[in-house]
Amino acid sequence: MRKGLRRYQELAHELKILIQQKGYKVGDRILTERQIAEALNVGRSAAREAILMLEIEDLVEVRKGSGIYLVSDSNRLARPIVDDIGPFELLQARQLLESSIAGFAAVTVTKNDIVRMREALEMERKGIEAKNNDYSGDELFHRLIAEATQNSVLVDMVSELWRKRDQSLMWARLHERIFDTDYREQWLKDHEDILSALQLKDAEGARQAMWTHLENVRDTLMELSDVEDPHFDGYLFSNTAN
Amino acid sequence: MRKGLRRYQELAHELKILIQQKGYKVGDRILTERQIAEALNVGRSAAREAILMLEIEDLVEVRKGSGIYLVSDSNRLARPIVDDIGPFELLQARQLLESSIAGFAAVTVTKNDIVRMREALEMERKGIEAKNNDYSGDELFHRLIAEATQNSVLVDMVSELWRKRDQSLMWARLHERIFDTDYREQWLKDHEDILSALQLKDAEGARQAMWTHLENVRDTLMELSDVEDPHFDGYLFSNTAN
DNA sequence: TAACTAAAATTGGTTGACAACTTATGTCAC
DNA sequence: GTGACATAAGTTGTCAACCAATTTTAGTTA
Repeated sequence: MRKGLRRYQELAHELKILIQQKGYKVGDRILTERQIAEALNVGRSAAREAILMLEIEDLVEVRKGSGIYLVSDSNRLARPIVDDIGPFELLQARQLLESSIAGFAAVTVTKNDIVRMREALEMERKGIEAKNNDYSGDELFHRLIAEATQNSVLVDMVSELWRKRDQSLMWARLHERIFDTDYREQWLKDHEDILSALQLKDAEGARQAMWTHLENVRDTLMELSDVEDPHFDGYLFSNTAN
Repeated sequence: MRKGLRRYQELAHELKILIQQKGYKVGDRILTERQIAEALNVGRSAAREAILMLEIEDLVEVRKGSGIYLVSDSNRLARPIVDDIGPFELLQARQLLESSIAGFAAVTVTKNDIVRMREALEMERKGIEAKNNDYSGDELFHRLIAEATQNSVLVDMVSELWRKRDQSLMWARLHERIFDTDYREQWLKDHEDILSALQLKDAEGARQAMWTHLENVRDTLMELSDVEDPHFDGYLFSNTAN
């Protein structure tokens, strides 16, 4: 499943190191496309892809006919490429963000939102009954809550969190152990509680319900986790005040 | 300053539409690199850049020797490319997220964090006195609060919010009107209040202080905003319960 | 000194060729 | 038939050479 890094990612990383070694300042023009290709010992097309990657990350700016310029400060440069995020770290972030979002959404939610959320839960129920590993109903529900805020930034942030989840190595390993549908039944019930609070436009209740839900998810994963695993990050998830 | 879309972005957009027209399902193998190049009437290298873009967005997966496969559902496909985010929408998201983070950080903050935050505020003060448009101290302070949570996901989210801010067209326009250093003095004072609460490990106080701070920023920007501007999104920022 | 022109530098893009890998097809032994 | 293996076909990955488009620099001229 998990394959090696694609070439342009490796090259992009090498390029970051190269830039850092040269000690450029923000705004400086860095090496030319051709020079980069030569320095990395690859062809121009491969170098271009790496540069494109850095441009998308907003590290450099490519100006046609002029050159490539350093945009962002270099402290962002040499971070590891695959900083795999522990599931509990991710859950902690979700708990903080999504409970706030749920509280806010209770104020802004519309009738149409409620209808769509109910459909999402229906989809989730079918997924549980089918006993397959389809979590699209789950994801959709959480996403719809963010959409109910009418704030695209919040929607993006929630989407990004789910994307990080899907990319997480440890999450994948953890998921393999979730055979028991009882857990998913519990989570579905949590979701229904959240929906109820939203329907009542009860901000504090929705916030509380989302918090509790993610607390339950944490507990489940904690049970399933291998504490001996050196990458285990459950300890991070200390019980913070609610 | 703001330049036209780079070619690969336009092509990526065209490609998204093309994929959508073909009506692929998730997991399907889509057109080959060469076919895409032909369909978009460009060379293979240009097509590759567009494909690379979609791959980075996690819309497709490129498997060497096999083909290009649709990964994400197509509802994410045809979103507008440059959805410029209004400053108030952004501020709303920041208020929700960063006040929660501040509350959490009050529990986890260390002495070293406090020291670094104080340095950031010192930097901010110098920036104000110099009357230049350097907001790096401001940004650093907010970032350090996120770092104090020891949660890399939260740090990433805050960084992403500032990146969005820097890219925002409307924010840039708005910023041109901030001549008055009184505003920035006020914000610095807000920051000091936040720092005090963090130092006392007062979670609710820190949350409250951060909320108030971003409320003040909102008020300032509201004053400076042109309500006649068709893109004005201040109305989004209704006074939600604190 | 100023304005215009030409040249050089640089990114943007195309194409053909081949390598590397994956998938499909066919063949042969049993 | 069936499985194992070999072969071929299909596809992405990469390079190199070439030219176009644009910007920057240098030079020249009035």
